[in-house]
Amino acid sequence: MKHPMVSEPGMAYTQFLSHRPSDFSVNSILTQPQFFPGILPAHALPNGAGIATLPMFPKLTDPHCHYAPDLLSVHQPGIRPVRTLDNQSDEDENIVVNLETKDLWEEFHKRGTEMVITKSGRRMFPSYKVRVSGLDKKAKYILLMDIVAADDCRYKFHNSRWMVAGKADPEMPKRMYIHPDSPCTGEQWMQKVVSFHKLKLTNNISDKHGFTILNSMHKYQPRFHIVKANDILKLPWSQFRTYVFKETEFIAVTAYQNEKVTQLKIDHNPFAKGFRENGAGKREKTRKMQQTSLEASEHRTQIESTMNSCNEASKHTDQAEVSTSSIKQYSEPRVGHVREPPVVLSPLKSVSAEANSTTRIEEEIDVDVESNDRDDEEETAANELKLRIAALEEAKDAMGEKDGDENSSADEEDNDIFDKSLNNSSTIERQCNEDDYMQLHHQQEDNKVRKTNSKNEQTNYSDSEEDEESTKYESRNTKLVTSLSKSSSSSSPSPSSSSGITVQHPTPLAFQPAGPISPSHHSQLHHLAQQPFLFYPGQVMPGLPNAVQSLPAAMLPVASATTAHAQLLQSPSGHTCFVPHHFSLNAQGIPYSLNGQVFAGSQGYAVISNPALNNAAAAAAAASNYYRGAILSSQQNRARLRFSPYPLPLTSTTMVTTGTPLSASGHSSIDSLQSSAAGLVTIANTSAGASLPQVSPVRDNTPVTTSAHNELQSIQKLVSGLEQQQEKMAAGSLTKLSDK
DNA sequence: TCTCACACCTTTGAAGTGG
DNA sequence: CCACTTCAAAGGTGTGAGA
Repeated sequence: MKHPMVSEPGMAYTQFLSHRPSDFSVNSILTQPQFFPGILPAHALPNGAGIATLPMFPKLTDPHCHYAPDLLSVHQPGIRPVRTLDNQSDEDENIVVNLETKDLWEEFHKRGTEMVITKSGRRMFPSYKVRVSGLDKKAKYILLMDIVAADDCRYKFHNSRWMVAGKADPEMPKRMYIHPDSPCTGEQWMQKVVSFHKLKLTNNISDKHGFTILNSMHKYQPRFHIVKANDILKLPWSQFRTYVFKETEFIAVTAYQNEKVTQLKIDHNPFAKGFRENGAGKREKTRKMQQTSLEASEHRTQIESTMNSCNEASKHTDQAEVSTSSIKQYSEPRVGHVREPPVVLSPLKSVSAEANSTTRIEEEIDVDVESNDRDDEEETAANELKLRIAALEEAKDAMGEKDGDENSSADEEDNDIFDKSLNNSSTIERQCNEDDYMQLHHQQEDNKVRKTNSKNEQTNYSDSEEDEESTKYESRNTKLVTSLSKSSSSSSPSPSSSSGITVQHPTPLAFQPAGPISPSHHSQLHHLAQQPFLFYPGQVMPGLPNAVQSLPAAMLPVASATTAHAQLLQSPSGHTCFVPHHFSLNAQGIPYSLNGQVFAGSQGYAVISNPALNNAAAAAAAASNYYRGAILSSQQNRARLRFSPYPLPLTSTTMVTTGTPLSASGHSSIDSLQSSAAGLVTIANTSAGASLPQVSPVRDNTPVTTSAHNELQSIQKLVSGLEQQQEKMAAGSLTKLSDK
């Protein structure tokens, strides 16, 4: 299976090359040692810690740090996948990821999506949902998501727009959210929409729930990863195919800044229904008012043409056609929904109400709506509806226009008709003057948005757990959408546009990995994964049961459902982290971390914390930011195929050892991994500025030059607050270990 | 800019009911 | 037993006051 957009795999890369930084060099990337955090030897860890706190690393803003977006499966220490852009595997090409809630995301993105983060954690809305295809049906995959800084800036909301307000604050600890169903077969993944709606965001750096920690007023980019692995234990040695949807970019806030975003969320998030028009008592009214507006927009076309005719004086046209259309537009929705307020406000009413939002009109609408909510008035309502239809037909006959042109008299006729039907002529009657016309025009735009919203609501809650909600929403909005799609073809979107994302958007976000791996690669990975880990037993913090009991109750069921065992690890910063068994331990009870990130399960339990690796994430994010224009904007996002979601190429060749290259036979060397891990420890010691003895136990060939030392020291000076503290703690822990 | 209590809402699951 | 309904608790929202 090949997605149309990936039929030319080389295109995106070509585009990337055309946008790459002037000093970008493929060769330099390939030859530079790459730092892959995460696999640390146990002896490098503080007591009880899953991973050492490493110092800060150069950010991508560092001119020496370049990120090769299409060469991400670079030099994993000890694993050197043979991979070129010309050697892509068919399997990779087949994988297609579509953002399921694309329309909604785009709607938010237009306004500068804001995501509220709270201390207790907030879900993302819109939620992150993808549909994956092209997976190997029988193979098992782990699906993950993380959120990385989109740039290195802090933002402020000024003059109704987001502006850069300086340099970004130090990044929060990076955590990765593993989809609770992982690992799962490709077939199972492809059967459903993969939803990450349970992922929660927080600004609480001490969060122990495993929520994703973000900085307020910073821009972030969610990322989706697919890892072919049948065991989470193998994640560290597995390739990450990473997908980035630009429209999911957002700014984290503790309080909404942009009213439009707020309103959009209220309009779409079922949990915020209470804020739609003053709460429950008014919801029905709101809905009806919205319908009013929609119908007004339906009629707007007629009025528009009428206005045109006004200026041209009366011309004999085939008014019958127009009027018939008019009748249809007004009658159809109502005939089928007698319970709807029969008065449902003529467009004119809406016009006037919308013009200045006059209290008077709105009050009358309220009266109408509320009064017609009563069941005993249904019949009256229906009758009134018939009267209106008849009146419209009379109006049609009365209009002597043709070719769809209506004159002012026709307009006035309409006014009268609707006023008549509403019995509100004295208050609602309006001349269809130019002002009204302009207001109508504006309202038409609003209604288009509403239509989109309705559509999005249907789409957004169309999957799995939210199907019911979808149904409810759909039932509420079907009338609106249907009436719109049936009428005013000139102003309504194309039929496909109201049929949901998948129909409207074949979603050309087809992805393919940036490159292949060697055919033997996966087996190599598995081979590696089966090797004993590099950690020493006994590193897991004892006394886990008690700690587990102290976890929030909500976490336990999920934890138990997801993992047979759970343990807690003490993070270097003193955080107690809930560690699902299969995340933290191998058969020997050895803890490990995947690339220094914290992994979170269904409820977001933290696994391992490694705040020091924030910059790696930042680097990746920043990098993704700079090449985004080359790749993302091309609508041909390519999967980033690599081992680590946060590869951090360092130009300083002394930073890390790349370990022993993979042997020709494909067997990787444990020593090489150890070597790389040793390199990490070296970095930790070096850049922490502590004169710690090198902890690397395996190889002494890890070169740490003075220049690198100084570089890191200078970088470290930039690190502030908590990170410094964490580093000190880590350094202290490392010192202890070293002393041992 | 952030935190918190609050009202309002949806979701969830247990309990009850009837076939 | 199963399907369905009812109900209460839990949890997800934005708001607005106060820090």
